[in-house]
Amino acid sequence: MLTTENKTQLITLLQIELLTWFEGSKRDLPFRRTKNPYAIWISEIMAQQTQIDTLIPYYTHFIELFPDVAALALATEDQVIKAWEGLGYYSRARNLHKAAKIIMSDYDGCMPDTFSGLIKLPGIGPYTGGAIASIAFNEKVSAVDGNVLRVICRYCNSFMDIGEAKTKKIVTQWVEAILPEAAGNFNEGLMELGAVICTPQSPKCLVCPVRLGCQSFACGTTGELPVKKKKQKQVRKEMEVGILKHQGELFFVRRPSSGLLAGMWSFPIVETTTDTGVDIKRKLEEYFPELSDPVFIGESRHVFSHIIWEMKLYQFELPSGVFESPESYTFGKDKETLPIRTQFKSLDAIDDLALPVAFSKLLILL
DNA sequence: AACTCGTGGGG
DNA sequence: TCCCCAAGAGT
Repeated sequence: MLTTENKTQLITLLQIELLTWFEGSKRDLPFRRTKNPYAIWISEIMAQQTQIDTLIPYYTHFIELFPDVAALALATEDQVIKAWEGLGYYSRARNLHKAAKIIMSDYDGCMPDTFSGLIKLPGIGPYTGGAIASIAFNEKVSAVDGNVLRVICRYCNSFMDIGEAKTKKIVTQWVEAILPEAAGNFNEGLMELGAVICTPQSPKCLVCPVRLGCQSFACGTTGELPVKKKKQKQVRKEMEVGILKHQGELFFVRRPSSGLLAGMWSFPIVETTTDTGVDIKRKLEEYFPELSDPVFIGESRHVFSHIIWEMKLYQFELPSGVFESPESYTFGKDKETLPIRTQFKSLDAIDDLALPVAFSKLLILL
């Protein structure tokens, strides 16, 4: 059992060594070269469930396209989603756009500068609110992400399940209680340590700046931590994709405004119930009665966070003549409110369509 | 509390 | 090939 005095020493060691290490060893990242709250905001939204190396090119491009809140608010949702194309979790982009418009209309164009103000905006939760408030506005609040949960549980040799809300609450309070004045650097330091040293697998304890205070290092339990129950496997779904060609153009449809890949562009796609392209042909015939028979042209698998699509592609041709692109298109038992648009586009003109990777990677098969 | 919501990298 | 998982939020 640790004495109170020892606990105090471990906390002081963590504060001092972490801040020192972070100042001297932090990676040179584009969003660390600014204190602009807007830029910090964008980077923190992109960082949600996304590794830093992945987001950097998106961040740079996004800031060029939309350099401030006003520019973002003035953009169309399609433009914002397009800038997010390939990054995933697209509701982040829609919420970002919504929030920018709210800031213009309700906050006189000025971002809230407190944690409590920030988390009222769509897309900004406890972590992101804490990160922006502490990094951009120097507020003494914690920012507990997966890195911080792992680092703190290891440092304290805690076997609490980091997937449980209770654990996050306790860790948040613990960090909150030991936050130094440089709260932003401390929060960022904890995350940097988790990303670079205290990694989930093969942590580099021998070069860790806080190993002398780390209780799991002392107990030899670092490899067992953090405790986290494994998530269940993705559901496999057999899908049929319809590639409808007409005079050199392909038929694209916009996905519903909620759910998977919401608002993104797509090929017609249905879940298989029989075989050999029957389902997708039936679907397309709702809009194009005169349709050729399906020709199988390949297959592809796409893994989402919770679903796996096993896709079979079938190509169709329309008879010559003029076809109006249908005004609406439904994805099945949908109650989506907004009208779904459709479009015929040639492959060299789809640059303005936000196409998720699940579909863009099919293009090489065509 | 349990689900939904993408994608890419690494072991 | 399969598993894990990543600077989470919304419902």
